[in-house]
Amino acid sequence: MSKSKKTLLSGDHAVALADLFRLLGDPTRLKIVVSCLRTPLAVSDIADRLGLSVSLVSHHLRLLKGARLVRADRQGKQVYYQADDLHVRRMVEDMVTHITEH
Amino acid sequence: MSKSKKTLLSGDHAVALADLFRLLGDPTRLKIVVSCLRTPLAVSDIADRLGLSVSLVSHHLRLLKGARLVRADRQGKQVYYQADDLHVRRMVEDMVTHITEH
DNA sequence: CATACATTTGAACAGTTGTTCAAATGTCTA
DNA sequence: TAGACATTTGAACAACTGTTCAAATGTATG
Repeated sequence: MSKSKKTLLSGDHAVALADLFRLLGDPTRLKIVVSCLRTPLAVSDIADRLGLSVSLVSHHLRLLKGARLVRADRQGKQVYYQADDLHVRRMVEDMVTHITEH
Repeated sequence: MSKSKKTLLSGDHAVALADLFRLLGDPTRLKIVVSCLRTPLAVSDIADRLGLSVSLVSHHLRLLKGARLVRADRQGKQVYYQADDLHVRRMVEDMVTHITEH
C-alpha cells in the first residue's frame, strides 16, 4: 500500500472513471442508457421512444457496449439492449435520483 | 404527474445530468475535483500535485465552478477551491468507490 | 508606488465527438 | 432463393473541447 489517502484516484482509475462519465455525458446517450435500464429494448424501440434515427441509436449503443454499460441480446431479427449488470443499474439510478431530487 | 415510470428522465433533467457527467468525463478535470474533494486547495497547489500548468487548472476550475461542483474561497493572494457541498462530495466519492472496487 | 506572487483571461490550434446519409450485413419467412 | 425487416457500419462534416502561450488582473508588502 502506498501513501494514498482514501479518495485519491490513481491515474489509471481516473481515466477509467472519466471514460464512464464521458459516455454518460451526452444527453442522447444518457437517455438511451436510462431507457433500457430496467427493461431490455430493441434498437428500433429505443429510437421510436426517443425520436431518434435507428442509425444514431446503434452508433451510441456500440460505444455503450464497448464500455460494458449495456449488454446486447439477439432475439431473431431484433437485438435487445439492457443495462449490463446491477452495478451499472444502481450507479446510473443513483445519479438520476440525485439530480431529480435536487 | 405524468405517465413517467420511476427512472424515466425528463429532457431537462437528462441535459442537466449529462452536463455533470460531461464535466467529470475528462481525466484531468476529474483529478482536479477529486484532489480538492475533502480539503480546500489553492490553484497552484492543485497544479503542483497533479503536475499541470496553473493556467490549465484555472480554466478547468472555472467550468467546475460554473456547474457548482466546486466553490472558490479567496484568502489573500490565493484562491482555495473545494467541493461545493456534501451532495457533490458524496456523489463523486460514491463513483470513485464503485470504480476502485470493481 | 513598485515589485513580486497568485490567479484569471483570451486567442489560437489540433484533436475529438455527435450526427447524418447511404450502403452493407444479418435474419426470418413466403 | 427472393424479398422484407432490423441492425450495423463507414465516410464525411460541422461543432465542440482540452491545451498552450502570452498578456491582464488581483493582492499583499517593501
